[in-house]
Amino acid sequence: MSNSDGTCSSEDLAETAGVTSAQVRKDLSYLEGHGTRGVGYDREDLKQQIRKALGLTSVHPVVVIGAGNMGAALANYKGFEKWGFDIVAVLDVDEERIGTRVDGLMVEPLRRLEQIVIDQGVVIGIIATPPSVAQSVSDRLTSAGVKSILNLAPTSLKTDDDVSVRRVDLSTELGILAFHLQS
Amino acid sequence: MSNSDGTCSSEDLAETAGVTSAQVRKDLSYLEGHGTRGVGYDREDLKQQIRKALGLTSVHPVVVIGAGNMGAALANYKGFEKWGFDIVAVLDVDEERIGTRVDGLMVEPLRRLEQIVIDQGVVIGIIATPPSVAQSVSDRLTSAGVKSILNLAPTSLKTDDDVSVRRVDLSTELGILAFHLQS
DNA sequence: TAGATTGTTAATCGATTAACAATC
DNA sequence: TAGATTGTTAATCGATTAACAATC
Repeated sequence: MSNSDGTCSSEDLAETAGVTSAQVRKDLSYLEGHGTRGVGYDREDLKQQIRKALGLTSVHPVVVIGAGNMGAALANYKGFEKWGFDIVAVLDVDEERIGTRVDGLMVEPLRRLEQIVIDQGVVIGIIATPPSVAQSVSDRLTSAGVKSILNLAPTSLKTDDDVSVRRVDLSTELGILAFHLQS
Repeated sequence: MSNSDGTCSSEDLAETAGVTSAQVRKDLSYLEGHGTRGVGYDREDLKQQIRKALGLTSVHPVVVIGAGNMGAALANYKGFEKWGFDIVAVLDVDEERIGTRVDGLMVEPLRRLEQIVIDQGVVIGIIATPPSVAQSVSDRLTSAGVKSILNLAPTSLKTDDDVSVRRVDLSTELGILAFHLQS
């Protein structure tokens, strides 16, 4: 998997990621730092280079809209911090949920969205609401200046061209698996 | 979006999905049924054709491993049924969770995995566990005959070549958004 | 018929891979 | 030096798009 001297080869990395070594070398060649021919890549150095290339050297405040199971799963997920994403608020419209805590954060009313985005300098919004309100939440996020949205609601969003939207649709993923089942 | 006579054009569909109309026509040309030149696609017919092509005309039993927030979010998600996925069981190792209910399903002990897969004819497994146990769960699923896995744990799985794995990694999604933030 | 829209081709574009000179 | 492994090229592969004849 990797050598005891803290280096690893493109072949090691390829094995771990399940891609080809040529792919790994090509991708890593875009980084500023480089590997060493005959030796490989220094793991710590590589980690830093990748962070830098992805813009993960500073902390990005994130807001989660929707405090249902999915919103709670997100708030509880520890993997984000490691990459410099800081969930600063979880919002919901449901009076039952407002005021409860998810992972130490108090659920706040959706009406505070704009204020929180501005006050906390939020740059990424995660939509974990029912599909019916996803578009309006998206509109409010972008109006408040958020330019990156992760959409977990099973609906496609209309946004300005300068807004980046990533959609994760679990039904689609299952659909693809179902397709594979046949062949 | 669509015409009152129940038809819609590739242009309509492209608009909704956020892709080009050429793409839509190309993709739909693989279906058995066809659109009608000068008219468009019959929406109901199209729906059926797509279901058929994806193998969604029968019900696929699905098992969810992990009854944390993510597992609960999945079990509660109503979007699956519509596409013919039936979550038949939610499994966990945590004694605290076993016996509790998520969306009407009793959480069962992980040790029953193989039995449930066989008894219920499970064809898809969804892994919503901590990453540390994802590989072992994957191994047990495949040993029991499951050939399709949706992996929500932030780790990459090693499986035989005849197993289809889809991975959904929210950290990666955020990473991509962070990259867009820079440019 | 005239207008609309498909199905499909050929061209384009981009991503992946194999291969190997460079070099540690 | 000999062996290992990168960085990069050129070839390959596949996916997307523009364009238009077919045809409703």
